[in-house]
Amino acid sequence: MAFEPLPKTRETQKMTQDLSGSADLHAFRSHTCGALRLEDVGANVRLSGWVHRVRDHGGVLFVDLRDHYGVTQIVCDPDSPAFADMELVKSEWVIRIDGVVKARSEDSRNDTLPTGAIEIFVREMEVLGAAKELPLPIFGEPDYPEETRLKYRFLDLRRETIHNNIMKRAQIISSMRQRMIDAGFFEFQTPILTASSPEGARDFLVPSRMHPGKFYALPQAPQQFKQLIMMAGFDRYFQIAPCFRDEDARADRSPGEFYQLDIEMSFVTQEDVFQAVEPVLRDLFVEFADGASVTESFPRIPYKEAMEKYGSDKPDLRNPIVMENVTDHFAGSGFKIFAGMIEKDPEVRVWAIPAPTGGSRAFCDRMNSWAQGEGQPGLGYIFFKDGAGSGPVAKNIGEERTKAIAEQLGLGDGDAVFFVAGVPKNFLEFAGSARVRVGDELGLSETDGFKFCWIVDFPMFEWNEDEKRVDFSHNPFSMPQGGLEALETQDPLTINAYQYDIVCNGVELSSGAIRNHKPEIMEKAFDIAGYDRQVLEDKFGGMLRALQYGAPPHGGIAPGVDRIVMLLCGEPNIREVTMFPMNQQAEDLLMSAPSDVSPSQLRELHIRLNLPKE
RNA sequence: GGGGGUGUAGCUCAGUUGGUUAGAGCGCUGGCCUGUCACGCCAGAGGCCGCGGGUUCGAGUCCCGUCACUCCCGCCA
Repeated sequence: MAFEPLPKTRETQKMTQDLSGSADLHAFRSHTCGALRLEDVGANVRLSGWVHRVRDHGGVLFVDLRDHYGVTQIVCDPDSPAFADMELVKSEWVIRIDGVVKARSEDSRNDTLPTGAIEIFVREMEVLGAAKELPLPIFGEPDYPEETRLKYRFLDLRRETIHNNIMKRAQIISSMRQRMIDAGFFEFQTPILTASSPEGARDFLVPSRMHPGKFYALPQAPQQFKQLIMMAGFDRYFQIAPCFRDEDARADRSPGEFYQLDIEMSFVTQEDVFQAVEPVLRDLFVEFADGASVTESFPRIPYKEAMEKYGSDKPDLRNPIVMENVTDHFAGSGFKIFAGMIEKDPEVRVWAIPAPTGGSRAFCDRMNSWAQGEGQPGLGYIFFKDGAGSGPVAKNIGEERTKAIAEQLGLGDGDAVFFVAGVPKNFLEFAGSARVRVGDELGLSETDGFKFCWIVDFPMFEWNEDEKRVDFSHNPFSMPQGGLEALETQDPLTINAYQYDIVCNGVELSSGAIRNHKPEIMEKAFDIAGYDRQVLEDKFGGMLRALQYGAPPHGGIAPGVDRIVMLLCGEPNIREVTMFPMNQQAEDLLMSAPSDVSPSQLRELHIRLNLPKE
């Protein structure tokens, strides 16, 4: 096994000194299990580690000894005083061995191991920690049920892939931190016990002993604190910040907690934030992408354009398909379904999803039945062969319009195009998934590399259909474009915010904004979203007060650390890059959290349980 | 809260149209083996077929319910 080699620390260097004569040897090891090479032949060494694998040939016995740094073969035969003891060791026992480094014969070298040119002939062995029969094997790391892996996480973490993932995570975080420091940012801690906030996700609550009936909340993000840090004049803040949200899990979302590279800067425009953050992320990805391509300069795509071209505010740009408006080609055409819709409602649009190389009836039919499976009436299409368009749509709109569509989209023989029609906000999501589907089915997407973009100009407000009112669509502390004047004169639903996301390969990596640092604009914004002054005072009093005593213009962003590590490790599941994750039911199977607490603990907190009936 | 998938040995999985004693590989235990590195060979132990109910002469297999895990929707400013 070869865990990613680490730069030698002072400690490991000391350990790799050749210490001849066992009287001088360190109690546990003179070298790590990844250290010894051909030039060490003849040295008396002491190694400690886990028994990775035993190969017992009766007369000769091999043990692969493993630690964090690597694997070294230990060999033993009846000439060794340790032979009887060595015959008893089992997988995952922790042992210490003393012995001499020997060169392996030419034909018995193992080139797959860095230590493969040598082996240790063991003279003495001590069992430091025996192991019971294993609930999951380390060697070979076969697939195991997640429940078992989480319950025995300490064993699971010995396995090569996840061990390397966790090491990569540590290196990524270290690099991130250094890059931020080098860019002139300062790392500050913010409270873990804070106040519940009415906006956003469900809070984790912590009862207060000293204030019966009152609760702290764990921060969903240090949002208000980082703004207060700016108001306190510290200018440039960052933190690898733990964030807590009591929401249900997904494959890419831990239940409960996750980390953000939280960033905030004073006296900045949106452009300044981009200039500060883009190089950090880009260079971080270049450093850890193992040679895969990384977007050099992140394109900026307005929210509205992203929705129109990709049907998503987190487009995967590895997929080259760009949707286009083809309404004019259908207005008044012979394809009565679409033509009729367009005539009835001026908001109706027809969008084309080009499908280069998809020009066969079989493929188009397959897409059509997929669409029906998604609850759609179907998916209109044209496919092109022999210099003309085929299929029912082409027949109905006629040769001229078919040709115009092909020209607009740059399609020719062997290609196809699909159509969705209706009021865009109703079909956007479906159109976006059809775009992804076409790209996947036709293998059009690049498979490696990291394609970044900024999504900018998010709307400040959105219509809450359930409650029939205007709501914040994103962060309520964002600065509306146009400032107070826009809030006072424009339809709220047309106002954009200085609000932006970074998207990579279809994953929303971070979200940020230029903040609203003017109390009167903030009051107006909350007023539009239906929060009166009193709510603002009650819930954001500290913040509001701070804004009234000289607040600098400021803004920031918060890239998600776990998702960055997932992308760089190529893992589809966040639990593969988290040391001690909870399961989907938000339980920690190793520590047994959440757990019951004693009646006296509850009494102290003035809490009486009122449990749901079975 | 809702939908999909899965559930057979410690693990990965096979198990025909409902039919005798539920199999394989890995792991484990014992034995043999002096150059392996996925060592090899021989033998053995190990099963409430997730759980409960039903249909049937007969259920791992069909039906209903339920539980667990997982993926998705809701949720995630």
